[in-house]
Amino acid sequence: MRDLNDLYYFVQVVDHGGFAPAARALGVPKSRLSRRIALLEERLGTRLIQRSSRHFAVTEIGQTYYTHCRAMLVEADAAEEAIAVTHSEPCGVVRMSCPVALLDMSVGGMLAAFMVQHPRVELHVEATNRRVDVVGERIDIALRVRSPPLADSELVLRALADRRQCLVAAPRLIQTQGPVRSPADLRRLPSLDMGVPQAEHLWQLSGPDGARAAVRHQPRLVTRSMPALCAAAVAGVGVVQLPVMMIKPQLASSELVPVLPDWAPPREIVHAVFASRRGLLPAVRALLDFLAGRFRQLEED
Amino acid sequence: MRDLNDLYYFVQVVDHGGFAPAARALGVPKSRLSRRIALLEERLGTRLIQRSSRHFAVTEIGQTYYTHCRAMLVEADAAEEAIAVTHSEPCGVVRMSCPVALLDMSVGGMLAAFMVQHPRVELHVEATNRRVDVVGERIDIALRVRSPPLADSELVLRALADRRQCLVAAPRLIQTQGPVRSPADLRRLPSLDMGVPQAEHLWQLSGPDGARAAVRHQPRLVTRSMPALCAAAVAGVGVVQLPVMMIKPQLASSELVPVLPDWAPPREIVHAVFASRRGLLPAVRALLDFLAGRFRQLEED
DNA sequence: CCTTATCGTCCTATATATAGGACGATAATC
DNA sequence: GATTATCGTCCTATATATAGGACGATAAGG
Repeated sequence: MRDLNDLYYFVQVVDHGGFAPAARALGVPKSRLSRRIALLEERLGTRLIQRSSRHFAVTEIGQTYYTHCRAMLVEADAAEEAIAVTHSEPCGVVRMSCPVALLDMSVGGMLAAFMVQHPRVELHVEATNRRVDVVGERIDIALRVRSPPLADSELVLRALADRRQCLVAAPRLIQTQGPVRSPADLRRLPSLDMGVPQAEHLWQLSGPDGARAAVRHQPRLVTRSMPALCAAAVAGVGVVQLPVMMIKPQLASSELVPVLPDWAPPREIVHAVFASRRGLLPAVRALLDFLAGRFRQLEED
Repeated sequence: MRDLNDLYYFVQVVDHGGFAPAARALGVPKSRLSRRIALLEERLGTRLIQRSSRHFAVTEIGQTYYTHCRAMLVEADAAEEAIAVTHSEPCGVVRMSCPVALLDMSVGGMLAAFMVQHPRVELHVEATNRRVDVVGERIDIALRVRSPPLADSELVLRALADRRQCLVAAPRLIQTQGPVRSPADLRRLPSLDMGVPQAEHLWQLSGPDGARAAVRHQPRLVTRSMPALCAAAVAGVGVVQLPVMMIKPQLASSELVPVLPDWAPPREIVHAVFASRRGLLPAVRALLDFLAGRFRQLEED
């Protein structure tokens, strides 16, 4: 099989007018150049360079061959240039997916801020709650929210946020229905749930000293829309389990209050999934770093 | 240093849609392709192909890189094609040099016959008696005539003819001047010489039992023109030393007769000189073979 | 004209690329 | 759902390319 590096050596030797000058310029031993060119000529069955001690001349056919080899190197350089450009500053298209609610509530704003910072990056964002196939669908980053333990995978994960959740309700609902002192008391209260209607709705709670409770409930409202759930809870329709970071304002203004603060639903981890750490485009890497920074900031507030 | 073969492997892997199919098509182990592409991506700092078990997708930047690499291979193929064409049939320009007399008397006709046989070959023939610099002047073939031993050289030699020479004169000159029985008797006769006027003209003769004789003479005619010398000898102007092959017709018709047949001038070897056996163009090789055949034929006649 | 410096080629101990196959992952097949 | 076939990656004994330097040739310099 031909060795394309020989064509490169040939061009260099011709350009420098000899093996010795070319070897010095390239920082390679002249014996390598001599050997590679001799093998090239043997493979081609043609003398490309007529040479002896102190004499050096490119043959006519060698000149023709040189012209094509030069053109080949121009293309090889262009290929590398195309790569080098993408390393200089984040640019190009990043394809990502994000759960709908996460996108609507916090990530949407983060992406807007990122794009202001990097004018040459384009984002293609799919709002979806399904588990996308990162490799098959050529997704650069998939944001996911899952409870631990996270499923093992060939893919690389980068945790962005560890989301606490809690049960909340409007103060007047608690006042009307009486105090809630244990998970069993929750059964007296109307409920709301995130997701799709199921045969059975459960709240899995962890209490003091490792205690566990599973509270079956029949939600009056089931939806994936977090704003709708939030509004219904504030209106006193029922108790709902929501991520703390999503309802900080309502907790701050006491529109919503914690119910059974000592019994907590499981945490959820927001994380980014991508195919490999190797060969990440600058735009993808920059976005990952940006999201990590913003989620960290969110947790500190 | 980059390895241009990696670009070739990359194109093959993309064209075949995977390492395994590409390996089968190329007849190389898939481990090599896997390794080479991984190293290429590491050097470029970019993922060109997104892949896992059973999934294979070229990244956007990989597609751009692929386009340039394809173009590079097109040029590399064109370079090889340019060489391959020259191997298919003898064609192109052959540059050669030939001593004037040799060209005029026999080689000129041979070259004409050769060009009839090979319509696509062009010959650039320099008629010269000087010792040309084969490498420096980019001469493909230099025909030379020299007495042995031939000077050692880096160049390659191919003997074409071993030329005998002899002293001849017109019969009536011998009859008028009396018989010539020894080299000393030659001093009584007028002489002719090939070459340029010199301070001293000598005939170096080898006789029976290894005897040697050096006969000093004062030629009435000195020229490089072999036809002129031949005509003057036939007219009885004097004795001349000429190559036997050049005056066969005149010997056959007894226009000229040998003088002192037992005492012979040195032989001369007609030979071709060229830079190297390696990488000879088909046209050059064909011409050498043709001349060798014609000179052999000349000697058999 | 003699000496020196540099050329291209060749040889061999050493460095590096490679082939072959094992391995885990996963789609295809039964 | 279990089994089989094939994917891409990784490891290591082996094959091959290479670096360093010797050598003969020859132009340059003294």
